[in-house]
Amino acid sequence: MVLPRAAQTQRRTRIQEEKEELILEAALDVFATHGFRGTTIDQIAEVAGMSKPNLLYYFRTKEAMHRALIDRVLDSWLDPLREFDAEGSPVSEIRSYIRRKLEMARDFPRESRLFANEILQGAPHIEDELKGPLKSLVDEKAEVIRSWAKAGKIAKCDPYHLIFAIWSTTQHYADFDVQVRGVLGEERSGDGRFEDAARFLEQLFVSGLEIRDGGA
Amino acid sequence: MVLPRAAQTQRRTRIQEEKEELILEAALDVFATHGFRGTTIDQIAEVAGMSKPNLLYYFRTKEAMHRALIDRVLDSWLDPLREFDAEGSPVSEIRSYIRRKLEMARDFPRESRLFANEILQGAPHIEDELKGPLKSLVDEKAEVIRSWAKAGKIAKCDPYHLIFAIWSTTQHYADFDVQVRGVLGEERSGDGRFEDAARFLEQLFVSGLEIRDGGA
DNA sequence: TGATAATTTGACCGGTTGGTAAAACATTAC
DNA sequence: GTAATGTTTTACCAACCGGTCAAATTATCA
Repeated sequence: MVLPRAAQTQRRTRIQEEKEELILEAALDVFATHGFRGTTIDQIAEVAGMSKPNLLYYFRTKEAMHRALIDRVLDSWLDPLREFDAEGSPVSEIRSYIRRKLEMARDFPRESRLFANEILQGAPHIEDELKGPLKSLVDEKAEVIRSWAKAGKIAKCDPYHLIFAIWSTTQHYADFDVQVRGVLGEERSGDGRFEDAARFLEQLFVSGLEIRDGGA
Repeated sequence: MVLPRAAQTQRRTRIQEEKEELILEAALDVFATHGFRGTTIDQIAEVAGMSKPNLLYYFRTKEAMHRALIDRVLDSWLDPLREFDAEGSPVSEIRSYIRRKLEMARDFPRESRLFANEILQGAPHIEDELKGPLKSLVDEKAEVIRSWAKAGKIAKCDPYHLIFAIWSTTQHYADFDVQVRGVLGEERSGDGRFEDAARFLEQLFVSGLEIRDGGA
């Protein structure tokens, strides 16, 4: 892994800090909507308002930009799941997990789409992360959910598929935004749709996991 | 819109039928995993086992192949929703809708990913379809769901977000397949995961929509 | 201020891309 | 069989792609 020239300077400068930030911001824009292969360096350069060789002075390759983004985003993307607390009450934990994930879909849709693109295209750059850190975290939280079910606090259910369901329903509002807005129509496409979604999903998951008489 | 040379022949031949099918099959493969811009004609040609100019004899441009695929798939993709029957019992209608959507995710994952890619990238080729036919169909079915709620057959809920939830949870198993398998691990990544998902989702939606005493 | 280090640019390169033209080849109808 | 029709290939093109290089420019600091 050869370093870009900017990283070979004697000290890290203010300009490096700023430009790298600027580039990653632009790259996020483009990668999120076109995927890795559909993105060109020229496009990123244009969005960032700088020339291509200048961009390559800070990141040696397109891969390097993509990796920097993935690394930065992957971590923060899993934060809501990490906060999932075994000691809390199941209903409020699940409720606030949904809420946090929905907030991320609303506030960081590009980050969500960056991942969605990557996964859709077979996760060629993050397979290890999926099978390593991500799997471990999910395994851990699945165990928490299972213990809740065993203790009779929520209905018995497959904890993995519960997590998948929360992921997919919430991220849907970032990844499939165009479709959601198209179907809801102009009038209902304001920010209110996130409130409506939150209300619906909380109802669905909370009462969907409640224990009932005939409950299997 | 200029026609490809194959369409300019006097009659439609057997070879045309076969080759166009072959090409669309290959194109589905590639578009589904790389998106429109990430796909090259050469790639499609290689998968189809024919030369690029030969391919362009049947479809004049990359756009033409993509559009042919979208048109073909969009229709069949909405079939499960069309079958949604106002006269049926809500629980069994929702249950079988989930089941059908999951079967499609299992049996036609490429078709699902083709759409996912398209939507993710801003639906540049199907915006009209989203706001037209798709919206109309959803509006119609949302009205059905609303009437069920009004009649006290299911809990009150936002019918649009209910439909989004069913879409996202089921399509997740096609679109995010790599992630699902990564998280579940080798052992649990057999076809059984679709059975598990079906069981979980039916439980979630059915009891999530049941009317209860404290019901909202 | 001037020297040094850091940044930016323009010109360029080999490979790939979407697509074309025309000739060679295969199939079909008579 | 042969002529017309339909199909495939070879050779090609201009634009674009990821990336390099060296020179020009700008910022930093003694």
